[in-house]
Amino acid sequence: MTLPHPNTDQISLPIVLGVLGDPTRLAIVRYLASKEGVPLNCSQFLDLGSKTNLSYHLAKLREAGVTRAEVVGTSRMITLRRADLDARFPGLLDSVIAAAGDDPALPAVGGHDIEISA
Amino acid sequence: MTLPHPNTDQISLPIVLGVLGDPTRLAIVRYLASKEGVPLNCSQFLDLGSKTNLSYHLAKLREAGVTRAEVVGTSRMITLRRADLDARFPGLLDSVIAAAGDDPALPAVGGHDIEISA
DNA sequence: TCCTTAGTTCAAAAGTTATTGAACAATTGG
DNA sequence: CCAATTGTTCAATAACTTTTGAACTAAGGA
Repeated sequence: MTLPHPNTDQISLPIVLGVLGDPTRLAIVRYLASKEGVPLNCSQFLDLGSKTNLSYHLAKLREAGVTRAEVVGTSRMITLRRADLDARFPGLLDSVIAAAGDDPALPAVGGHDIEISA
Repeated sequence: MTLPHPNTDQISLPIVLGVLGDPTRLAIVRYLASKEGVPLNCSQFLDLGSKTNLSYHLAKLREAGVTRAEVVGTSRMITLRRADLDARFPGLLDSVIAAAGDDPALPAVGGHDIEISA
């Protein structure tokens, strides 16, 4: 089962901006950017809200084309659609992430580093 | 009489993104950017909505710190706060304007060039 | 002074978005 | 199979945003 995502050319500027204009979602994007390459599932973000509420915000990000969610077993692996966003809106994601990077007003995702037992 | 504007350091990233996540306001910003240096009053934007509705959207842009409105007689001269936005969120405004620049889905401000009678 | 122009304010209505809990589905491990 | 884990969906509610028209203010010109 795969989840619906817009194609790159269907990504809309006002929708992306609107979706990013929410502190919870901006915090999610900032955290995803800080962990690029690392596969993250939804429960990494539970600091930011309830399970139900995160499902809602993550769906918004996915439907806007900001993130991609891959179903892996019972988890969804979430990644930033950096290449697609860079292609569609050059420089936008970088400037948003840079601006969000040092914003103390945004909620933070606490360190939920998974211990890989040796 | 002067209208309230946030200081540069009071401009908030999520608020700016949220405010720009509206097609009417994005169209206003795009038009302001295309006419930088030219003083524009509210009635330049009447293509985008009613007088009352524009008053609302322009107030949102001003309160977010995206635009500046100067009272000149019975008009308000509206400008983009480009330097302030660039200082606070480097590259953000440029990438938004570039992305909006060729977006046919955004409403357009028709040519309301004022005839300067000779 | 009176009229016009430019824009704001207010209150109501309509629409949208965010948040919640309970119930549900799908996968995995015992 | 049973239970736990992961996340979704649904319906309700709360909270906010957008849009509208009518009434208003303030400045400028005749």
